[in-house]
Amino acid sequence: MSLEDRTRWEPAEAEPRIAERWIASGINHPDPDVGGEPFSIAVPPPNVTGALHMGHALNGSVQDALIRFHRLRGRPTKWIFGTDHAGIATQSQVEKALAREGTSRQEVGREEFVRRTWAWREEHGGIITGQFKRLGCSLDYDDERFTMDERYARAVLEVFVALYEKGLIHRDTYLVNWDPGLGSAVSDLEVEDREVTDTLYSIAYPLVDGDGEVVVATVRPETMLGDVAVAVNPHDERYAGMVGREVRLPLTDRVLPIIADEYVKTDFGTGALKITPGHDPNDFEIGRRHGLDALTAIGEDGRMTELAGRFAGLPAAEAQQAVVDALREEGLLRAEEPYTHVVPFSHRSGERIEPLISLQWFCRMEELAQPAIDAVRDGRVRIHPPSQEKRYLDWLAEIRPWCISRQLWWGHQIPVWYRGEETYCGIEPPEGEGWERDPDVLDTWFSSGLWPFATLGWPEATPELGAFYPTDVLSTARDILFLWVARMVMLGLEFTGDIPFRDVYCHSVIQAPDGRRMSKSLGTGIDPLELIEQHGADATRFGLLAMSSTQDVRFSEEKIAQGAALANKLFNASRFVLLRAQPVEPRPMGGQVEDRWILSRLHRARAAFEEQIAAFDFSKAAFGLYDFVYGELCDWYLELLKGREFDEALSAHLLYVLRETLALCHPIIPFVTEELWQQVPGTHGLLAAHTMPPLEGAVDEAAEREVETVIAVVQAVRSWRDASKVPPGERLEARVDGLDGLAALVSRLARLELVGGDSREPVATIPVAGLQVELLTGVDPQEAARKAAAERARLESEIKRAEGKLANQGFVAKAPEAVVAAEREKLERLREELEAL
RNA sequence: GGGCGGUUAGCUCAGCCGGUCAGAGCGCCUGCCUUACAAGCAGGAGGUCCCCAGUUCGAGCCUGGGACCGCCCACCA
Repeated sequence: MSLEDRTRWEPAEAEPRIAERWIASGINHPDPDVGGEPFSIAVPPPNVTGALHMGHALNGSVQDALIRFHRLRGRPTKWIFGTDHAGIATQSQVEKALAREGTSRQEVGREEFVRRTWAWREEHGGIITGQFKRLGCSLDYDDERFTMDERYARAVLEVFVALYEKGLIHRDTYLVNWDPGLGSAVSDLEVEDREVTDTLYSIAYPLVDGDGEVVVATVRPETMLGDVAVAVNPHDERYAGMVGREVRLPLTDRVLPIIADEYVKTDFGTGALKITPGHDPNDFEIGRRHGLDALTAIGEDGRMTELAGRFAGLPAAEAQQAVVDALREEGLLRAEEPYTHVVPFSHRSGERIEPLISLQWFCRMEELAQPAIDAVRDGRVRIHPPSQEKRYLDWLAEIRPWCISRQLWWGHQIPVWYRGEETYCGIEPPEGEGWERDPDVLDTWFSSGLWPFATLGWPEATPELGAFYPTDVLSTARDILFLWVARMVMLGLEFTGDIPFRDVYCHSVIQAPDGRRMSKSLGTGIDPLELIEQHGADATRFGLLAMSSTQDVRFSEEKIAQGAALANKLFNASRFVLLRAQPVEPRPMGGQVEDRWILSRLHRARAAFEEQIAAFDFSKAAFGLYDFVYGELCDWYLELLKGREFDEALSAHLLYVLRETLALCHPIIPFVTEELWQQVPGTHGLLAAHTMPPLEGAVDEAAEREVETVIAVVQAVRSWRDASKVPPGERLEARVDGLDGLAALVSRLARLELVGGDSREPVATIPVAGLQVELLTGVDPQEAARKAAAERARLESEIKRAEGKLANQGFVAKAPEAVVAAEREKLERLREELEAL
């Protein structure tokens, strides 16, 4: 497998082999006592039974770039690894499996169901671990956490108990978002609005005392059985005098008061609103304001309750039809019209949310939110990009109670027991007989809110916690900024007294190439593993980072291909160097101008890369590497030095530049750089474990100017040849004054035979970079004349523009002097060039 | 209903404080197997910077208005 025989970088063969070496080497598992300035990241824990999707792949690329970047700079790095039990998602997977077996969770019972879920996790968990390894992620696989592990679970209960004892957690009946598909309450954040077209029914409620009626409108007529009042706006003249009177609730023998509330809009519908606190969030609020009961007409099972009288037991949808029919029969149905509006759907099950009154656990958030607001306001936690910071602050400023109980079986069961009127909250079960534990479990985000510190052993003061907390960066898609990030900040501050991370980086969401969301159900998903398979992990990482931005981006496979091209380019450039250089210790000792130039450019590339990583600008960082490797190292430096003897000085210099280039690129394309690193004489061990010393030498502006001149001249001659139909290979005699030491380089790359002291008239002149390239032979005079005429026209028009600008008194008077001077110089130069023609 | 962002080459995107800012990659055209790479090299063509006003000596860049496209928050029956 010598380098001679491999003209292409084959990631499929090399990458898995390299990944294994990294893992075996132990670099991913740092010693907390090693000292130094640790750098840590807690990975957003994927669902334990999940698989790598595009978001994971991008986020993994981001975090791994950061981890490797800082490890290369000598910091002990820990990338905390683990998975989330993902209550709802996992439970529904197992429920589906049970359904396939023809059974159900209710049938097997809770204990067996939980056992089955653990077994499911054994069987299907860990897939994503292997996928992260394949992507090259330097996660601490030896120290894997799971949110349901015994230690972690204990931390969760400890937090619950502490918040309970502090009075922040309480139990209350409340109107919650009931997900009928799940049979559980879900939080506001797990609900999405969808537009649907319903029928809006107008129903007459007859007045009790005499003639007349009040007409109300609703899309949910069946909920009228839970009505407790009719509300009108106090300023609505149509209903003046109505307030305080009563109506009869049709289909029942109940009587409802007419109340006044500012909430009711006078310009919408009939201006009268039926109040159903048990099934509508606004009505719930109004009901509380007026001291009205919240009646439940629809139960958690989706069927009508006893309150519904003759409709009791009917599923809500059927009841709706029955109620409408009954109303029509009684002549109380005043109108039916189609009505399009947005209604909440469960993000989880996709079913329409049924607002229901139920007994749930809530966490009061204001006291937790304030410190989390302060932490961002005063810059202890920085959110990138800043637009997300605004979202975060706005959300926290208007935070509402968090419903933390879920009617699931898979999760952390709430540590509260009841016995008659008694309630006990504690980590350990209460003493004595007859206690019954609350059946609900905690919202998954409650446990993942502890992720950055519970993973490190909190509440125990472990060495890991001391060394790696607070973590440095939290990288995530912005869709879980509230769901997860804000809660980590709140809980971190509350329980550790410190922020959980210093920087929050919100990466792009990658959309399908057509701009739609990437999703399995839409069929728009792209499997990152297929990309890795096809182009390599390096290419995939590069491409994803190159695509990323501060906003959503469309997926483009070209960027992945560009990454593959870069890996291949680096591989071949390295072959070129390694197959020619003498095996000497790499060090900068090249004496030619191009040697100083490339080292200078490397300095700049490295400085720019460091700035871009610090600014979380991964796209620029990736393209910066590409431009350096392609545009400078390969296109020019390696070409400029061809023809030179690979003596010790050049060998050492080349190897130095190569070695440092590999180290520079490693955070983004770790595999190919690791593989090549092994071939560079004088390197020891893994590049992944290497500490980069400061770069030797310095920016050399003189060398940069000289090589810029060479490049400009060569490009001008090539371009001229192309336009003049002079074959690129044909050697032309030419005269260029002022090239001095650069003559040899220009001569070779531009294929010119440079002659001095020759007084022949040039057949063509190419002005470039303040020099004149005068061609003496090989030119068709007519072509040359045409070319010159075109060039003259171009120069004349530019001169005209510059003259016009300078003739403008306003410009000369008001523009900064430097700008005016630059314009004058430019004009001068253009005139000279024209003169030379 | 509120908030945020976007609109630049055929495609995907860069363009900091207004003055070399009209760019990159891919695609396309032309020519090259130049002793690392044809998944390569060299050269080139392509744009009314969404529209309309305005500020300015000067506007993709700033201001106002408009159009279109996203996203987030908000539960008017």
